[in-house]
Amino acid sequence: MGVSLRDVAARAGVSVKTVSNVVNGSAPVSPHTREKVRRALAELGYRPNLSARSLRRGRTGVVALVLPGLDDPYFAELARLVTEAAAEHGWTVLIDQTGGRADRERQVLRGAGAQLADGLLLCPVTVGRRELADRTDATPLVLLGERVPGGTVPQVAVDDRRAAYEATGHLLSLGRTRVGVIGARGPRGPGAARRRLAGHRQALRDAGLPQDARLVPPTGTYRRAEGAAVLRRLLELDEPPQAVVCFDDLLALGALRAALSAGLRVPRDLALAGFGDIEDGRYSTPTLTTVSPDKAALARSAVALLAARIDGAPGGSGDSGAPAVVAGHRLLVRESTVGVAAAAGPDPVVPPQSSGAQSPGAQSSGSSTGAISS
Amino acid sequence: MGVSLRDVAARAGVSVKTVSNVVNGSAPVSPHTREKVRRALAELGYRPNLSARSLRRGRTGVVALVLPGLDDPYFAELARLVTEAAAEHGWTVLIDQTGGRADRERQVLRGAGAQLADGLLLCPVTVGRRELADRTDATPLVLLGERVPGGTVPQVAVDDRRAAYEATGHLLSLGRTRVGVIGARGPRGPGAARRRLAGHRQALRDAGLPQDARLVPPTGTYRRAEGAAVLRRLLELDEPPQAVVCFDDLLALGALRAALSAGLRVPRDLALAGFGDIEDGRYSTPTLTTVSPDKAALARSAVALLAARIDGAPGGSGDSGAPAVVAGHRLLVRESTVGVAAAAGPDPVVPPQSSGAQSPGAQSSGSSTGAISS
DNA sequence: ATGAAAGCGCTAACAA
DNA sequence: TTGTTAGCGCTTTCAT
Repeated sequence: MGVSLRDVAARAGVSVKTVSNVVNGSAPVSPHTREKVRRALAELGYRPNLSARSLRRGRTGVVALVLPGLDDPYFAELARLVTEAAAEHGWTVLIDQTGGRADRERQVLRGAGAQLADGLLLCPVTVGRRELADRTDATPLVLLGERVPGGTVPQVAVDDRRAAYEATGHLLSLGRTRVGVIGARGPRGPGAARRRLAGHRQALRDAGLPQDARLVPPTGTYRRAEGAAVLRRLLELDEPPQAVVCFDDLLALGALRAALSAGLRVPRDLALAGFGDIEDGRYSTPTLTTVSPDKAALARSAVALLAARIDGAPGGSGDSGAPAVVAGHRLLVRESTVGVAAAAGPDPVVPPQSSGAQSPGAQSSGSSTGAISS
Repeated sequence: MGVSLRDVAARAGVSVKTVSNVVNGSAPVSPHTREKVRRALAELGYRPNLSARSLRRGRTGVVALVLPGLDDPYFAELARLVTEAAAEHGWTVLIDQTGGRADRERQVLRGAGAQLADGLLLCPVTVGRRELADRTDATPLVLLGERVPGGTVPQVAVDDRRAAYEATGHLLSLGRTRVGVIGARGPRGPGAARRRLAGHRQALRDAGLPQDARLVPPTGTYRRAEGAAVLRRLLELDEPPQAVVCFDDLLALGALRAALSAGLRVPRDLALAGFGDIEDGRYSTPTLTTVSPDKAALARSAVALLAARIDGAPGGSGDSGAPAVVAGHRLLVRESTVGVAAAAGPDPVVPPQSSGAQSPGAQSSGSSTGAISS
């Protein structure tokens, strides 16, 4: 094996404990001794054995981030932000890709496999209230991007209902009365799609418009191909929609491609809005109007909640159940709904932040730091 | 803590060793005893403590994949494929994002931080021959996507030079004589960009065309914004290029957006080709002509090489140095170079595989399983 | 086929 | 301030 504390201790002529103290700063060491130890450490190229340390401390310093897949840029970005936030707590993040499969998600909840993580951050696609209640594994868990009522599990998410309400409201404000939906009943949390749909319907009701089930076709996975396929189906209706709100940017980008291929002009013939604010949508032609969740806040809050749980602290608001953080979001109005003139500043390729601020139609809601409620 | 082998042994009325044998199948156990142990295991909900196991075995079962960032869809996809390939070896993959920073990459080579991984898969952006030679850490290492001559480190990559030769050759075959390059001197391995540039130049030479340094502006990071910025610079030339080959799909997609924003028609006024075959390029408008590396082969080969290294096997071809695998690639000809008619089949949104096969101009080279040479 | 005991490298408790 | 010792949970000799 490698160099152990004993080897270093022997070399420096001190005890193992002293070397450990130097390495961890766990107890004061005299300058002279410390220098000796430092030298021995360097000469032998000592590196702590994580397994031994973890075994002793009862903690691995690793947290697992469980998500559908990194192929979705939304989750890739989230993964980066979570990793950064976790690093500030001294944690390493292990990414576990479920592919959106229910059995894999349940496996994770059961704590299947071995015990490598001190805590779990789960972006659920299939599991809901029941599975969470049945959970026996004691590993601290935080839900990311999903809300499960009952206050049993700490969770962080945006206000999906309100966000969808704003997105549909924006499309209605453009004078489009037939607004389709792509992504209903899809993944990204059993509840998220449902809440977005509720927000969409509320917007129609508030505008005094009728609901048309044909405009809300069921959608499977949140991938570009699916968005394209569902849009083509919508275009075959007797009265096709004048606008479509997609519950995910990938769906929207797939739909955009299908619309353009069908010879439609976007937004003139069809306005399109998405969810997620992935970078692709800032460079597509036309650029994509989208709901931009405060991903940094999502990541930070999720890690903070998990930290509280792991450290055994109450976790936020007393002991009245698990805390639920609502991260902020903004509607970024871009070319796919208002055309090129309104969305672009001097530079046609607009950075993410300035786009929403410059656009007259931009609405924002929620706070970027996240509001806590339990 | 949790349930240990001792607890299970006590419950089942057997020794610790016997339980261990049942869990690992490391020695034959009588059917009767096994059943008893099985029951105790289930009743107590035993889960092996990875730290203890690792400490004892001297292996963690974790390999680290070090890459610039998951924000790049190319690396996100590679990460997924590597994770899948590693799972077949019973390994868990830890993803380490360097942000393309040199210090972070060097840190990884030094084995800084603690020793959590049995092996390292590195997609280098900055480190080259020297840093690899100076390396003292004994953790097995495999380079992914980069070639470093000298045969000291096992490596897997595509034939970048040839791929670039084909890409430029394709543009030349369309009658474009002024071909720009975006991505020269950029990251993604100090050598990869250089080799691609060499291939590009070779294609020009073989066509009897002059080199023009102004058509090869220096490029920093491989991001969309950079591609857009560099393309705008190219358009300001007295004689702007009629075609541009980008050494990364993100650069190409940024360039595409900038070209369209500038009022150019693509490919009529400007033909564009990329590298990497990320999904975005299959749904952009126009779809993106690109070099498609056999990513699955890259991932599989890299993991296999690492496995060989970790298991102490020679690693491939005798003991004449470290093996170097060349993964295959194909040039996928799409709308951004040949227009809409030639690239599309009956369905305007073409799946990744059929696109290249259907297109008359598609060329392929290399094998998908990868050729080994040392 | 099963059991007893040693020890992987580290840290926490106690002693000096 | 520094040293000694025990033990985290597991696998692995060596016995039986």
